[in-house]
Amino acid sequence: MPELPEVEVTRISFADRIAGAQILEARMGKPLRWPLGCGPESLVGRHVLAVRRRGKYLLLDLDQGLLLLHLGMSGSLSFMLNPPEPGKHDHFELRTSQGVLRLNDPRRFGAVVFATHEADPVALKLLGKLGMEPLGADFDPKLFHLGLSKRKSAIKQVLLAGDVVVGVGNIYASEVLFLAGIRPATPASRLSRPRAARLHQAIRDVLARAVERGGSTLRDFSNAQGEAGHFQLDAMVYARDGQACKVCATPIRAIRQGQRSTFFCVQCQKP
DNA sequence: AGATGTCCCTGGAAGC
DNA sequence: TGCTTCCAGGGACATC
Repeated sequence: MPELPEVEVTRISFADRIAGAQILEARMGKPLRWPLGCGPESLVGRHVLAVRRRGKYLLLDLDQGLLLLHLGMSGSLSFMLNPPEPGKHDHFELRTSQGVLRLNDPRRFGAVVFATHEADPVALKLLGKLGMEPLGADFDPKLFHLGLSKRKSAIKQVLLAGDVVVGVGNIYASEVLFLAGIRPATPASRLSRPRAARLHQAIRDVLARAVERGGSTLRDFSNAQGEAGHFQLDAMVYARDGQACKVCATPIRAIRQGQRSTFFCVQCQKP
């Protein structure tokens, strides 16, 4: 579910409401991807200062340490005053003085990890190799092109890897490459400066617009207040294999790249 | 070091 | 209806 826009929309939907809250109780359900790294009870009494985002991670700054939170493939957060009883897929919960933060994650690819500070080895392992923030000031076309020039693998896989630019997931990768007119299998290093600049712009435009509209990709998504997004990405290519391209009517093609599906138009996208 | 394949887990849809 | 198979928005890790 969550690519960068959904994570950012989730952050915005509860950051102000949880800021300043004191943790009254912490509980875990089934194990998530990684262990929390501390006893849940040791979180009790601490205050949540702020909620930031890095790539697809949410960072809950505490007055002592921080929590790294990842939604994986199927995770979603809710922050409610009076939540219902925890369900079978609610695997992490913080009861605070200002509401209950709860992670629901059926597939349990998500994670909540405690780190003493951002330079903690635990945090560095997860955040250390992340690429540029696509909506940040450091994401500039020249640096982007430089990053791509060093990579021989397919541009789609370089986007997904997240070490050049973060936040572009499997759906947006196909969409963004369509908008930029670039075939997904093109080696990243073969992209000219102008084509890299086009891709840079497509990434910015699509992600920024999705955040503005409150997220929502192709399936269910709701923010921490339970509100659906209004972006309703009208996919040009994703999951449209066999259907006519909305621009040129050529049938959209599907391929597998690194065990993930990719969709593109042979006519509109050039190698 | 970079590229590639494997695996973690549950559930829904499609096929038989 | 019920069983099996495949697929899903992520990413760390092992291997070459």
